[in-house]
Amino acid sequence: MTDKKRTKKFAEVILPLAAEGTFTYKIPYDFNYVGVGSRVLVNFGKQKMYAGIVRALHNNAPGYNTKPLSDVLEKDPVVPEISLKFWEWMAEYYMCTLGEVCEAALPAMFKIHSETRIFAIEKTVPESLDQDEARTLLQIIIAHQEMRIKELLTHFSSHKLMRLIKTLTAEKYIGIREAVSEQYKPKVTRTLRLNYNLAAKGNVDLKELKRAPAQKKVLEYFWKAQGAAARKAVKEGAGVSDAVLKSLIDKGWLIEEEYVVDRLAEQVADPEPLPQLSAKQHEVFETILSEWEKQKPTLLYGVTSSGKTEVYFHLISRIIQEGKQALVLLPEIALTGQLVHRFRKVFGEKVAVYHSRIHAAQRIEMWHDVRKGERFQVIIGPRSAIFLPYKNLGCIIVDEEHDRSYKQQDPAPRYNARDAAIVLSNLYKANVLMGTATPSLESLANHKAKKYALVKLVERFGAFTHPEIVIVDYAKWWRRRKVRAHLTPVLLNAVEEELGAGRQVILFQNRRGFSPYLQCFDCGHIPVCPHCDVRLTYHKRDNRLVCHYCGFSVRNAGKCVECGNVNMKTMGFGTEKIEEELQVILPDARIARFDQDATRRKNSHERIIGQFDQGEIDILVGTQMVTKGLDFRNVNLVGVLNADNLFSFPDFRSFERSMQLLMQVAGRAGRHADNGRVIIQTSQPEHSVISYLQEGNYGVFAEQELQQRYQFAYPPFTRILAVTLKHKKYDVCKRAANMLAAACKKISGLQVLGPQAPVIGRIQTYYIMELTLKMERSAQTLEIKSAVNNAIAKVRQAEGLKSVIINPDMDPY
DNA sequence: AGCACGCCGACT
DNA sequence: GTCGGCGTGCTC
Repeated sequence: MTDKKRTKKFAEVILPLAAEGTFTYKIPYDFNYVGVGSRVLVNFGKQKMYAGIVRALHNNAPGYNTKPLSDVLEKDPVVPEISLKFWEWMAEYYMCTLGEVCEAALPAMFKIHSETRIFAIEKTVPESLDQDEARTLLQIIIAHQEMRIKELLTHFSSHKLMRLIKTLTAEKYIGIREAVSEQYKPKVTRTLRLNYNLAAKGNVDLKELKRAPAQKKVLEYFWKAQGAAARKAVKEGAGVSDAVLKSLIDKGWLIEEEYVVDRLAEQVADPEPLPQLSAKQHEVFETILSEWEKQKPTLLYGVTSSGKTEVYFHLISRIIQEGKQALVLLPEIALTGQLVHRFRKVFGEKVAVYHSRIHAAQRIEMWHDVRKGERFQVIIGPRSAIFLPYKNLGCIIVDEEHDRSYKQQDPAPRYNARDAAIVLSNLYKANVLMGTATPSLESLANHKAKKYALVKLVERFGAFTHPEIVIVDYAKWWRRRKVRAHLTPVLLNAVEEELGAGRQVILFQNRRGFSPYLQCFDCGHIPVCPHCDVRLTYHKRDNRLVCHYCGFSVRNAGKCVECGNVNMKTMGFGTEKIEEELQVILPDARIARFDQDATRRKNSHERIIGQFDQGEIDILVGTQMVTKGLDFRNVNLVGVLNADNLFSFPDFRSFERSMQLLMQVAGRAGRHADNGRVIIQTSQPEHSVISYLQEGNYGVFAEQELQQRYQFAYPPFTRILAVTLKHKKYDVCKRAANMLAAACKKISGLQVLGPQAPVIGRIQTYYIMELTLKMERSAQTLEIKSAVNNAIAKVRQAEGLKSVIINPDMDPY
């Protein structure tokens, strides 16, 4: 379709913007390679250039003038038609624009857009120019030759700048051009080799080189070691400068060649053979295959350490033997972990890891490689890996299917990669396996509805047994004043016991609501963010108060801004404080922190894990991060400092989440021994989540929880569409929310809850209101959604409400 | 998204 | 008066 002469006159182009719909461009007569999925350069608006994706070609002239496509950026389409269908589904289901999906799907380097650049026409400032500011501006532009508007904004306000630029262009002192920002360049290496016709050892008259000792050195370098060498190596090896090489190249004695370097080539050790499956694993493997035969998405319910990974390996191996690709979705944090290494070991160079830390240019190379389907057959990535242009996808494995990080919160598309995987698999006729030790209630319900098959892998692999779970009544010890550094004597004794036995300990503290803040001891004032309705978090290390919602930060002056007294006290406890206090009680222990602050720097994540693994750390104090994909042999004890704030969160999913989280935490204990222990401190020891946890029976918990959800008409028995409204003025926000609520109440099959302000009512100077819309599972969701869209459009058109930001979020998580 | 245009309050 | 902020509409 793309290789023949132009047969269609118009192209529908998707631009990576929030703008609704596609834009029609005419195809110039001499463009040969435009196809559906081609990346094209177009002029958009007055002068901007954008790269967009062709969604369709046709001959129907629209009723307005069309601009021509400016360029086709690759000979082959970069987005396969299946992906375009997938984008369309996503835009419709998650109620966003195709442009927003495009923005999320394409790697950054594909999304070029032009920048306005200003250049000087004359080399000097003419005398006739009498306006001071205009002279200054022209001076600056002349000094830099060419500048971006952005760079000039440091000297002038935008309004003034625009005016000055207008004057200077009118007088023809400066010119304006649109420069397309730098495109993807393949990495090249330059090599040199000797031209043997001119410079072979016997051919060269050494007398000629008397006055060129450096050139002689280069020749000797090549005479000694035959063949071609990297330019850099020659320079260093012969100890000469670029000038010397250049003169040899100019003379023709050396030949320079450029090679495109493969950025993705990685040194991979010889693949290890597939691990043997146990009898139980093999049985599970066979069952999954037979479910896959029937095209059924399959839920693999396997407790921690039951050996799900080995089953994945065998399934993937089967898929790639058929010449197909396998996609493995992992929660964000697990991607830095040990699991990826295991895949690399087994599948070697067939593995591609689509990680957020890989270089932008590497992403482009990976994109093209996956599209051609030649090299990579096992693609491992976070939720965004779902957008790669698979050539022939055979299966999708969603590990830790219940994990929240599969759902994108902001910006649109607010998609759930686990659910989208099912749709994607249908488009490719591929199979899906979702693995977890703590299935989401959604997936369990889908199994009950016979949409998913369920396969259980229950016995722990090898010698593992379930850890002992000890519940400690935190409040009781608190009343007796026996709590030290947030550790009850029970936990403290256990920690000391473990350390005495030469073992390591993990302590878990949920972050939410427990970050440290300051409070004035005299007047009770608490410093809050000027832009958000939250307390500022106190970072002791750099003595600053930081807002975790908008990034605002101030130095801690140590003085109360209300009463002026110097009596600020630290309240709440974050991991930093725990680490500090623990150090006082256990002065000899080597304690480290594992949370977002401690691992923000590149590689510090791996470094801390490495140190812990090597036994250089005794106690690891961490947040959620310690629960994911870590496997340490020397840990028998895991302590949960405060489980209360997990399940007392106001959200219908909070029990499910706490249960999943606590089970994950428990899974870290005694993975390599039979005496693992989990100590959970809580002020509500009789809480239902705690008792289910103690029984260690997730299935019974899930059953109970499902009944609750049914009774109160929550997902998975209904679908939720959450709508967030934001505005800088509270009443405007409120008015828009009320209007939308009223409009939604008229839609049949829709139950409206709210509007209400969320727990944090203002973020980044925007007031927030939320509407929760519930639909029956059986309802005509497409019709309802389009009715909601109409209602939203009406609010957006209403006088005074046009600047309200309205974001629908389907299936919020 | 980015940008131009136009309205409106607030100051040299 | 006009500067600069903000709301609004439009882009093929």
